[in-house]
Amino acid sequence: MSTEPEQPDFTDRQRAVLDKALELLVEGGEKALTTAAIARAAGCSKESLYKWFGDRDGLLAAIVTRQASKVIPGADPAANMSEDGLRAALEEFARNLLETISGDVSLALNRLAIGQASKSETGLGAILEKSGRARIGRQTTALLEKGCTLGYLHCEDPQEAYSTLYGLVVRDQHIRMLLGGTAQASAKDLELVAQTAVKQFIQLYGAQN
Amino acid sequence: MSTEPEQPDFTDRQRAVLDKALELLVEGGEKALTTAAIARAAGCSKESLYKWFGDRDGLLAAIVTRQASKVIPGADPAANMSEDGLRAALEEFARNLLETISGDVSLALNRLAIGQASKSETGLGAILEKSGRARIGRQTTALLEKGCTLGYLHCEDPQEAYSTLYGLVVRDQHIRMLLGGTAQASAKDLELVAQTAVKQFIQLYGAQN
DNA sequence: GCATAACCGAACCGTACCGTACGGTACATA
DNA sequence: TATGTACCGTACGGTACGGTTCGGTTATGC
Repeated sequence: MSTEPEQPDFTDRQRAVLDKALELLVEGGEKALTTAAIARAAGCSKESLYKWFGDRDGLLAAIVTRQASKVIPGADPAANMSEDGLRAALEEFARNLLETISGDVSLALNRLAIGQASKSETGLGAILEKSGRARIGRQTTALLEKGCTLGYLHCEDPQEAYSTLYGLVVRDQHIRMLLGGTAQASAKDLELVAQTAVKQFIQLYGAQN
Repeated sequence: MSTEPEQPDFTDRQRAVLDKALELLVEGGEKALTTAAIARAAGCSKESLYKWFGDRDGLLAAIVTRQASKVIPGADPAANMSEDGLRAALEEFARNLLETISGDVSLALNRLAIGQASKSETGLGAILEKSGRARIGRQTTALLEKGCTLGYLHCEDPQEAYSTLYGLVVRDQHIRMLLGGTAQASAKDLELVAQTAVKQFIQLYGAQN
């Protein structure tokens, strides 16, 4: 990715159309995402859809890409940070992660990508995963690395540590929500889950070990 | 569900058809699972399909249910078991879990259920989750409880502990495979991942804490 | 031998959807 | 005013699929 080769760089109108399409997807699933329905909901013609996005698959990819482009960089970890600061940052990561994956938009996009993933069309899945990692993975990995150099954490492979943290936070909630099961309990529970996960993570990777 | 109301209890012929349909699903995704294709592949008529399963949705449900009925109870945890025996049992659980969720059949069924989960049609997802829990969850939870009473583990809520163990084992591998990403590395890595996860789990819930 | 049932193969119907084409409109530019 | 551009709304072709119907075939039981 020398120069981020193609920033699709849609027009305002096109972005509005994509947002409307995403709305349809969230509330009705992929089955509701027909070109006619999008055109009707967005107040544009099917001809324009095909001119802009080429194809239905191109349209789906554009929806996912657009959402992926909405990730906010977030603040860098403070250069000097206390041990409690690290814990707080990790807990915030956990809360963000849980909120994100349990959101309607995330669930709808993941379902869409998973549905398309059958026949080696890795396209959507790759975009989603890349953006997901970009949003949370890379930054949190950097945070963990920082924690290591500051002596608060003890881990040889930050990637590995991040992966463990992810597992402690998410457990089997994601797949259960994707399958349509329980809709992730209240915000209070979310806070509790985040705290527990971080406590366990520190127990595993804390410096006192 | 007072008396497990309806054991669909298919005929041999019907089971063979369902297996053939599952084969189609695994290799082509839901899109390839048309009634005509199933009839052709299984050497039966569409009329019979509709007579037996009523509906395409009924057919899908039958496929999932049939697979769910294949779960093997597995052995109960030994009444008296050493600490190393517990560790070995947990590692076997971890290996089984990783093998299962990374299998073609599991991935195809999960993709199917997730694709149908958009519009509150929890049907398939519920069946899958129930069978999944039946296969591994309940039994392993019992194992953890046993570990507690024997004094090897220290946990107040076995469900919670099981959930943690699941997270440590699976991490983000499941969602990544569902999205079509990397195909879970070699069996050697699998073994290593299982061992690491169990080591971490014991570190969290071991009796010495 | 004959009736009944189960099933196969194929044709068929209605519908939904993708992709395209066409007429009409608003607007900008020469 | 004429011309080009971008767009909307609608309608159409082609296709694929779910579900039904029907004739023909095997097999079982009386």
